[in-house]
Amino acid sequence: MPPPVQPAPCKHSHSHCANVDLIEQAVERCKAAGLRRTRALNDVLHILIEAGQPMTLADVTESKHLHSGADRATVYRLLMKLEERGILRRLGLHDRAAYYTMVFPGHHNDYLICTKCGKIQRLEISCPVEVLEKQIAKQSGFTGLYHELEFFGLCPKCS
Amino acid sequence: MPPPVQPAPCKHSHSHCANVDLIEQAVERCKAAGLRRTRALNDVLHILIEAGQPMTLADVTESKHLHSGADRATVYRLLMKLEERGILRRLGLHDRAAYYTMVFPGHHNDYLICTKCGKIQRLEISCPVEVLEKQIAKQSGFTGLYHELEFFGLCPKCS
DNA sequence: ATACATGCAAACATTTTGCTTTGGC
DNA sequence: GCCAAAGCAAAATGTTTGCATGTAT
Repeated sequence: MPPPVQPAPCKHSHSHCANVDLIEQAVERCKAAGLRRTRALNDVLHILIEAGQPMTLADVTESKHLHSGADRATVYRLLMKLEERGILRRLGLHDRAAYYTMVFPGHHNDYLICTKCGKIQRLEISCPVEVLEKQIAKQSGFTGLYHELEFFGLCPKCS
Repeated sequence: MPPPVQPAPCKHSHSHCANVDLIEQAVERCKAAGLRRTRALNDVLHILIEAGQPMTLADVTESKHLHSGADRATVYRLLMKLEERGILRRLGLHDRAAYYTMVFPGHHNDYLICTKCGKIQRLEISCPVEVLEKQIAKQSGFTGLYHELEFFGLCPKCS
């Protein structure tokens, strides 16, 4: 029963969109990673960035901003490639479907999620886990460490 | 490719198992919640508690400790009921399958997960998020708040 | 005796792949 | 022109449900 993610304010993939800078940065990283500049890739980046929220494969595929009309399999493969290249990250947010969200160096997001209606809210907090993370990296020998922190509960409406 | 979760040391659902106290406590809570004391329920509790780790539906169903030989659907329904009653919790650990883990009042676990081989390791840390949680509960109006904290990266073998 | 629990089989939802065609470089 | 990307359709995986039967209380 999770509600559809809010559509992004962006309408035409042009400079009057919000987050132009972020989009440019992402496109740049894709190019550097050897991806071809296709319409579908462009759309997916736009959609995820403008949404500013984790989205499922279905969310992206059905977004009205997917002007290329790219196929589910195409979007899926794009998401995979972007994940492999560290441009986005897959999150396990309890829904049956996987969620994807953009990764920008130096940025980190935590979420507050209603276990009943599935609403996902980004938290504006300074996460106290960073320190811990370095410590764990050292002790465990894991590399490329990052973390996910989610709070679950019933939102006011569902309470 | 996540490896099968390690089987528990418990062999016969009796007092020489480790964690007898925890099992008793869980059984008690189930009874209080109005669940019938069936063989399948008993097995599921044992398996999850002795494993001391999150397990998938398949892990539980295929466990050699599922002496009752209960069906996938049965185990599934048990897990649902236990979740609804707060006796266990479903975790989103990035695998396609959902993970389930026992909940004991006053206990909290964080995990370290290899994004390549899927190995799940419980962390023995004092989680710095508790304070934050109370703060968020107050600000957001959410009730029944709890959190999940996971660290992801490549384990030494996969690095 | 009654209501809840189980088993089996089938329906679903979502992800993932194979193969041919298209299009970026 | 060559190889990556896209499109279409089907397979794979994991979850969930319907219904007849068994069993705890």
